[in-house]
Amino acid sequence: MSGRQQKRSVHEESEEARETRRAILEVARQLFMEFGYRAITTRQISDACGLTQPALYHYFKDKEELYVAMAREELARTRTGLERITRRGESVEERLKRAVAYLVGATQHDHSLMMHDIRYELSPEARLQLNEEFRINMIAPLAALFEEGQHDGQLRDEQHGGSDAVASAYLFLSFVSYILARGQHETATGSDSALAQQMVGILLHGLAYP
Amino acid sequence: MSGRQQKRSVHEESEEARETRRAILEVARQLFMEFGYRAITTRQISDACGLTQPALYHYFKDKEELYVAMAREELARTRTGLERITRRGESVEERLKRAVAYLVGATQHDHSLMMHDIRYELSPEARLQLNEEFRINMIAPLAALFEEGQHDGQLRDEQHGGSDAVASAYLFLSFVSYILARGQHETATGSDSALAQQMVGILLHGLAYP
DNA sequence: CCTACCGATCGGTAGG
DNA sequence: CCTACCGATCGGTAGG
Repeated sequence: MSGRQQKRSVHEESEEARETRRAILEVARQLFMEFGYRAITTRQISDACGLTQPALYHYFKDKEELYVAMAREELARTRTGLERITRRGESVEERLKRAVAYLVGATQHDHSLMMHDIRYELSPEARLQLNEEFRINMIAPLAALFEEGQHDGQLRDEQHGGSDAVASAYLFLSFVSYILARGQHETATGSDSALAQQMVGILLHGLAYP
Repeated sequence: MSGRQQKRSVHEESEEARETRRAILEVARQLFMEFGYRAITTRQISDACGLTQPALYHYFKDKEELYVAMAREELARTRTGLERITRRGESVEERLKRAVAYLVGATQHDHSLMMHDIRYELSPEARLQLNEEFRINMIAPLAALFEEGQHDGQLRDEQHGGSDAVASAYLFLSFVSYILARGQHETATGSDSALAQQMVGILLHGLAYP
């Protein structure tokens, strides 16, 4: 809650302003999510928007506030996508595969780059806020799915060689990071969905024979 | 003869120079591996060494060359540690648990930060070189272990719900990253070795009941 | 190995 | 008096 939301009298120019703001957020998303916070300058963002760099500061207090606004939108969007999947009436394994495919394909971007930026580039305040949003929007939906699997007796809980639902969600995301990281510098050996199938299979059934 | 310091013999001079070079590499390791390439300035390194910033450029051509030299040493050190573990006469599972504990405890640092720097901060040439060193020093020893497990019939190969040995090694490392990432902003629920046991158990036996 | 600096570029802000 | 910017430049810092 920033005390920055001042008088924005309702007129047609605020319509234009909102459009510009949206354009900035979209460009910031593409650049920050592909190259990271430090590597992208405010000038690169403004150039891509057809604005001067100082004009950005009319819409966002500073570079960090822009990043945080972008990241919050991105996380909220991801939660919508994830919840659409986790609410399906399919098996836990099937929904996990869909979730991998969604995170790899639809979002395109590696959330682990965002996590790096949150941890290493942002202020403690921004870090705290985005860590919470990360838990709410990405971890919680996945953890709910793992918890469902544990209650159904399909998945091991912590006492039976598994891990608690939240830890499972983090592990799941580390698998997704792995897939996306591989895709960057290795020629794909198969389609994303085939890899997603394989990864979820390993996460659920293990690398060893029973 | 003025009080000006006399020219040191080649012998002493290169001895001292090597010591200084070592000190720079050690400081660079501590700082780069904790905070990342971009976040650390050459002045921070020189200050911590008791040198002026331009003096660094007597020992290393530029910031990147210093990072690459440090990273190569770090990777070579890690390989030595890993190979000492993989050559033991224990079960594959036991050696994997030791490897996790070693990577989490002994090295202290998250290799995923190094991977981020390699991918996002370095030049294409340095990236290429360190990616190769990464494969040789970290992936190869682990992949050899997974391959041994597959030949023994303990681990699934690609045709039976597993993954090839190299991919398994990458997956293994993504688990280690996860452990180290958790340790940064969560209170540890148990000791590192207990977590290592749990993680290897999940990787080998899966989250689902057979 | 230091003092004294450079070209450029960074994020951010001035007046109009 | 407001908005949506611009041209110019701020204080600092990057690698060298």
